[in-house]
Order: sequence, then structure tokens, then C-alpha cells
Amino acid sequence: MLATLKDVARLAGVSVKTVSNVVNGYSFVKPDNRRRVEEALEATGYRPNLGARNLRRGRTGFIALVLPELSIPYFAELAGLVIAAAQDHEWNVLIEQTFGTLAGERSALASLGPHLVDAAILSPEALQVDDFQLPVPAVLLGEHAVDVPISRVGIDNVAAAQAAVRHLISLGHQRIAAIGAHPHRGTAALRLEGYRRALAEASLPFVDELVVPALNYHRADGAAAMRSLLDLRTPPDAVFCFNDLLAIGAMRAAGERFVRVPQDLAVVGFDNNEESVYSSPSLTSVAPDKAAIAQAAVALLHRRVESGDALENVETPFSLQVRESTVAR
Amino acid sequence: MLATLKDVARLAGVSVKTVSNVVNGYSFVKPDNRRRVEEALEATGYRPNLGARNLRRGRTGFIALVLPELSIPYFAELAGLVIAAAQDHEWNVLIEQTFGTLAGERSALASLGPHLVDAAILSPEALQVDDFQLPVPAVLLGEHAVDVPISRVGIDNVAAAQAAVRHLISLGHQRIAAIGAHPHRGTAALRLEGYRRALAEASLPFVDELVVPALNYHRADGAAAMRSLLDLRTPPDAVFCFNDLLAIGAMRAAGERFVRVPQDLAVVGFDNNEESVYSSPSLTSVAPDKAAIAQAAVALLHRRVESGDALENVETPFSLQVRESTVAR
DNA sequence: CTGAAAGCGCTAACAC
DNA sequence: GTGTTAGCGCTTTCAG
Repeated sequence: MLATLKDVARLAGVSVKTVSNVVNGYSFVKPDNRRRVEEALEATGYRPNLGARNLRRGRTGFIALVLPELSIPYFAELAGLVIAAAQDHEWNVLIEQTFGTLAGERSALASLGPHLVDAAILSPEALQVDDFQLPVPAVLLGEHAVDVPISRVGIDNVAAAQAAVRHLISLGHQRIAAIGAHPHRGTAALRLEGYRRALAEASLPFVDELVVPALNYHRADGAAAMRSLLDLRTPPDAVFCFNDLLAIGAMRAAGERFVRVPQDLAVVGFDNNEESVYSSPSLTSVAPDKAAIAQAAVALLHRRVESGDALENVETPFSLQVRESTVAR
Repeated sequence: MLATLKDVARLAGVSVKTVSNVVNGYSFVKPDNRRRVEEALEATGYRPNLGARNLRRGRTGFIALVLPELSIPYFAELAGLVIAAAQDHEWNVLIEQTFGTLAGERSALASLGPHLVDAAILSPEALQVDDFQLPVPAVLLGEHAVDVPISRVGIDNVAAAQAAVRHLISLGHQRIAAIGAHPHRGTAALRLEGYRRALAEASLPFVDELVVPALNYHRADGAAAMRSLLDLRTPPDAVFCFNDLLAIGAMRAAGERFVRVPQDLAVVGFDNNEESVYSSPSLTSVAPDKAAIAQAAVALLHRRVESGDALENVETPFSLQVRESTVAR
């Protein structure tokens, strides 16, 4: 098997403490001993047993990332960035998929014993107030669906949605639909509010039939919603979708009815997936700074775990990426 | 803090051994004791400390999944399925991103001490023979770029590529390009071989200028490759791309030159990403059974870790999904 | 069937 | 500066 601290100590002719000191870079070690230990370390190929170290230190070396599904590009991209950010703090990331269901989210939280992870990053969609009895420090990505005392990292969703709809209005669109309303999702409510404000400031009417709910935010849901909009007596001339997948589905449905984007229908998405840069037409989208979100979330948790800092909310920047789905090339 | 075995034992008035027996479902425990222990378990909300358990058992409870990048849809989808499959074997999954570089892959392997994970699933792109001195049982997804004694799970890449190109030939295409050749990637070599065989069996010539290499397999690489093909004196009438991202990029580049897909140019991809179902036009693609790959890989590792089984190779099924990029609707 | 006790590999008092 | 030693929480002989 692998060498232990004791093996190294024996080989170097010193005690485990000295070896431990060298390995952890503590205090001063007599140069002579240091050299001998380093040679022994090299000779044995010693690698610390993280499990034992963490058991002793009372930490695990892991953080959990709880998200709906890795097959959703936004979360896949985010997960990659969280893993990279966690490395800077010597954390490994454990990914739990909830599939956006309450049961899935509860079971993910339940599996999150304090023995498994030091902290958690959550992207909940269905959790309720009672569920937030977390055994470890946590940070929410996105919005508080309910009012609960947990740190949060994310963009200003109202302002971002407003910017998207303003863009459509500035292009002369008057009958602007929204896809993605959802009764319990905090993020959906805020994006709807941004949509509402942009209409109001341009003195455009808020038309109920133009706001289409979506239970899920997959491409198929966007396509279905778009079809229902195209079936209206007066279809919209533009549509703001609450994420890029909905927008991709909407554009697909439009194409199937020979509705041209952007000439007949302008489309804006949200998330700025890589996919959206290469779609035909490419998709105008609200672009949250995902790297900033990932880094802020991990850094915040690190502060909380290390120094027991208080709750905090971090607002990260966003921008609007204008592409062919609103402005023909 | 949280209750330990000792706390539970004290409360139930028994020894830790008895509690441990109950928790682990071992042997027979006197009904009376069992009841008392169960009550104490309930009262304290006891949750075993995985770190301590694993330290004792000499296992970690984790497997590593080493892949290029989560922002690549194929790997994101696969990762989701591996996580689900690992749950069935009480394993948590640790994802390491290599970004497809040799340095990244080496550092991922190095961090894989036997103390961190029980086993590993690898999707290497650049590793060399010497690198395969793994400290834990491992399984390769995709192909052996080099000849090393490691288990492998994946589809028959030659047959799959051949099926894709046969499909193009059956549609009457004669001048079929290939995008994605790569000097060191085993998978690329096999797909190229399938392409070559399909041409040969139809007595079509193998034309060097129609085979375009791609250093990376991102959308931008597909677009660049397609542009070079469209610049040829006689451009191809069909193109087989070694993954869907290349194909999406190729279709985008074709559209920018007003080349119509599939009328002027038929396109086939590989991987069957969800994205490809909703692109315009939707993309014909070779569809590996990703769930089967994930399950086979995890199950194989479980057998090796538990019973020290020998190396084995598992071949998983695939199918060809025909869509609008080869057959107009 | 159950209890006592050893020890997985590591860190951190506490002595020297 | 360095050695000795006591645990972190758990599983597991080994007695009884």
C-alpha cells in the first residue's frame, strides 16, 4: 500500500510531528531534518490521506453544487466554472442533480450531511421555507423564491429583463410577448417584473394573452409556448424568453410556421449559452457573467467557513448581447 | 455538534458495537435492544460520518470522472448520467476538467490519489502510454489512443461512422467531406476509418482535400473547417462531422455563405446532442446510447473494486437519427 | 448476541 | 525545534 506519515518518519529517522510540520509548511524545521524528510517524502512518494486529515480537522474538503440538471447548458457551464473556482480554495465539488422537483431538491439537501461537505451552492426551483434548515453554510444562486436568511449571488434580474425588453422596444416592436412565467419560481417573477416595467415606461399595454407560462425551461416548452402565441388572433411581433432554451425552442417553432426571425418576429433570450452564438439566426441574449457568479459564490462560502462571516448578497454584472434574432445582419 | 455513535450508544444504554450493528444491518440484535437503539437514533438524528467510516473501511466513497470540459454538451449530458448511475452503487462523483490538454490530464490524474477516490472514469484526449500508471481501477470512455491495459466502454466507432457516411451515399451524395481528423486522437482515427470504408464499399474515391483536420471539436472549429471546404474549387455536396458541435459550426458557416442545408449540402454529426434536435435545420447525428455508457462504466468499476474482476471491454449500442440536415422536411 | 478495545492516518496540545 | 501522545468517528476482531 501507500506510504503513511509514520513510514516517512521512520525512513527519515524523525518523528511524525516533524514530517507533518514539513508537509504542512509549519514552523521552523532544522535544515538538516528538513532535507532528510524531503528525501524520504520523495523516496516513498508520500501522498497525504485526505480522509484522515479532514477527519482530524473536522472538515471534508468538499462543497456541494445542487442544481437541476447537467444537461441544461447554463448549469453545465456554471458547474465547470464552479469546479475551477473551488480549486483555488482547495475544495472539490460534488454535484447533485435535483431535476427541478421538490422531491429531488429535498433528497439532495438531505444527503448533504455536515460530514459530506463543508458548504453548499444551491440553485433551487421548488424549495419551500421549511426546507432551508441547512446543516452547512450555503449560498443561493438566482433568487430567493421565499424569504429565507441565506446568502445569495446573482444578477439584478429585474434590470436585466428590463434591458432586454427595452432593446425590443427601441427596435420599434409594440406587441411583445413573454415566455416563461412561473407561479413559484422567484427568478421568473423578477423577469416578469422587468418586462412589465419596460412596457410601462414606454406606455405600452400589458396584455395578458402575451404572457405565456412555462412549467419547465427546456427547448420543447419554448416551442409549445411559441405555437400558442402564433395561434393568437394577433400574434406578437417580438418575444422575450426567460432563458435561451425557451428562445431556441421558440425560434424553431416560428421556423416551422415559416415565420421569419427577426423580420416577422424578434426573439431575445436569457443566459447567453454558447449554443446561442451559433444558432441560425444567432440569438440576442442577456449575458450574466457566469464566471463572476461562480467565483463570488465560492469565495463567499470560503469566508463563511473560515471566519464565520455573516450573510451577504453579491450582485454580479450582466450585459445584453445583441445578435441576429433581433437585428438582421 | 452532531451526534456520534457513542452518543447514541449512551442514550440507548448499549455499546457502540450494538449501535453499529443496527446502523449497518448486521447480524441479529435482540429485539429489545434494537428498539432502544432505533429510538435513540431517531432522537439524536444520527447521521454516520462518512469520512470516518471510509477511513476505517479503506475506501473513499467517491469515483472521479475526468473529462475535457463540462461546457461541451456531450460531456455535460454524460456527466449527468454518470452521477445518476453512481448513486445506484452508493458512489459520489468528483468531476475533474482537463480542457483536453496533456498538462490538464496529467494534473487531473495526479490529484487522483487512492485516498481521494475508489476508481476513475477517464475521457482522455492527449494522454500517452507512460501516463497510465493509475493508482486506482479505471475505465476509459471512447478509445485507447495508445495501447494500454485498461478497461474500455464505448460504441464501435468504425461501424458508427460507416453508417453515417453510408446514409449520405444512399442519398446520392458523391463528394463527401469529413471534418475532425486529428493526429493523436484514437476516436478520430476510427471515425476516419469508418468514413474511408464507406467510401470504398461504394467505390467512391478518397480525396485528401475533403478531409479537414480539427484541433478542437468546438463549434468555431467546425465553422472554420467548413469555410475552407467551401473555398475549394469544387466544394463537397455533403459533410460528415466527427461531433455535433463541429456540425453546428459547419451549418452556421454554410448559412453565412448562403449554402442551403440540406439542398446544397447535407450534414451529419456525431453524439446526438439535445441541441441538434432543435437547430434549424435539425441535425442528422450518430446517437450513442449515453445512458448505457454511463451505467456500464460505473457497473464495471464496481465489479473491479468489489471483486477484483479482470479487465473487460464493453461495447454499447448506437443508432443513426435522421433529421432535416440530410433529408428536407 | 454484546461489550471492550484497538487502530485506520492524521493533527495538535503538551512536554522536553 | 522536535518527540510523545491523545483523539477525530467509525468498524471490527476478540472475549465473554
